[in-house]
Amino acid sequence: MVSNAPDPNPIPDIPEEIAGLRMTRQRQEIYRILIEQRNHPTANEVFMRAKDRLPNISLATVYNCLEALVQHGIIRQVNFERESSRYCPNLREHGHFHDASTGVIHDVDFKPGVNLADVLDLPPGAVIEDIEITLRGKLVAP
Amino acid sequence: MVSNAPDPNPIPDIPEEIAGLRMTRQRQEIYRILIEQRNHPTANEVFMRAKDRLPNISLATVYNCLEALVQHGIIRQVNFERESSRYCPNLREHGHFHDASTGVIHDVDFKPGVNLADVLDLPPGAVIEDIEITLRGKLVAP
DNA sequence: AACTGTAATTGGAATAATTCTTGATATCGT
DNA sequence: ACGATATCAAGAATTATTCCAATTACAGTT
Ligand SMILES: [Mn+2]
Ligand SMILES: [Mn+2]
Ligand SMILES: [Zn+2]
Ligand SMILES: [Zn+2]
Repeated sequence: MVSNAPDPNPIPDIPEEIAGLRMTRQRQEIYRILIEQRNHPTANEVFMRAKDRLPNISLATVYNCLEALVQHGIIRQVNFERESSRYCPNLREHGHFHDASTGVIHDVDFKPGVNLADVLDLPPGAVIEDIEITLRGKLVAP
Repeated sequence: MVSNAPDPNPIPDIPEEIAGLRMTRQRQEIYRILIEQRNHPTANEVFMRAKDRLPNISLATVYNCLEALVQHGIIRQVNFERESSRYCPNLREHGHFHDASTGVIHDVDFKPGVNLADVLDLPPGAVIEDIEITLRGKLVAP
């Protein structure tokens, strides 16, 4: 039986071009993988999934495409410690909570109206261009 | 002429043992380098400075010592994007502001009384064990 | 002080993620 | 269709870090 409830997280059509970047078959496929399964995969995980539809794609191309998408602000690159980079299509300003017991990575939004400068003792004259907030811990029964 | 003002950032004597870790000559020297020049050096930068006093030290030993110090909570390891790890003797809970024009890394304290859960929309039941806050930007004339 | 078991250090090899290089393909504008 | 340009693929190169095996240092103990 197939649910007929509206998809709460619909996948948008992928246009020919995003933010001035030509959306080739490979870039489309990689972007689609990221928005279909938002679990912050590594380049190698994306590579394995991409081969289902593009059997000849190379890992170098996956890296090239991910980098192009990151450079054009279409996806974000996320780093945890020294592990492989992971990739995230959520363009809202957000951080990440890494559940150490399950390995699952959760997106963490800022509460509305918070300003980092209210919370952090920034050096005078600091103009922030990029924020990276990473939390590690576990989820306990609520 | 030598100032006789009290050193605002005195270097403590390094004991034989810290937090259960035997402080060997190499570990002492590496720890001393970190507290003497708090500019978040990489392992290789620590290596180069350590050779002044320990000409036979190896890079593997620098990595070993840094890891031992990190594991025992004596220093912290700091990562920026995919760059080499850097090391920090500041044990206060703090983040980092990376000035992209100069490359200088500034420690950033939390303002007093701030609770991350007030600012972030954490998943229910999240217990935070570690926080990493990294900001990139530039310093403008104030 | 010599002895012994354990931990630490060293130098070099190995690893792994990522980047680079180069030649083949695909796409775009004319 | 043609030439210019962008992208892709395969494999080599790079680089930070870790691993390994052999030596050395250390902390007790005799
Ligand atoms: Mn994954
Ligand atoms: Mn430095
Ligand atoms: Zn995310
Ligand atoms: Zn620091």
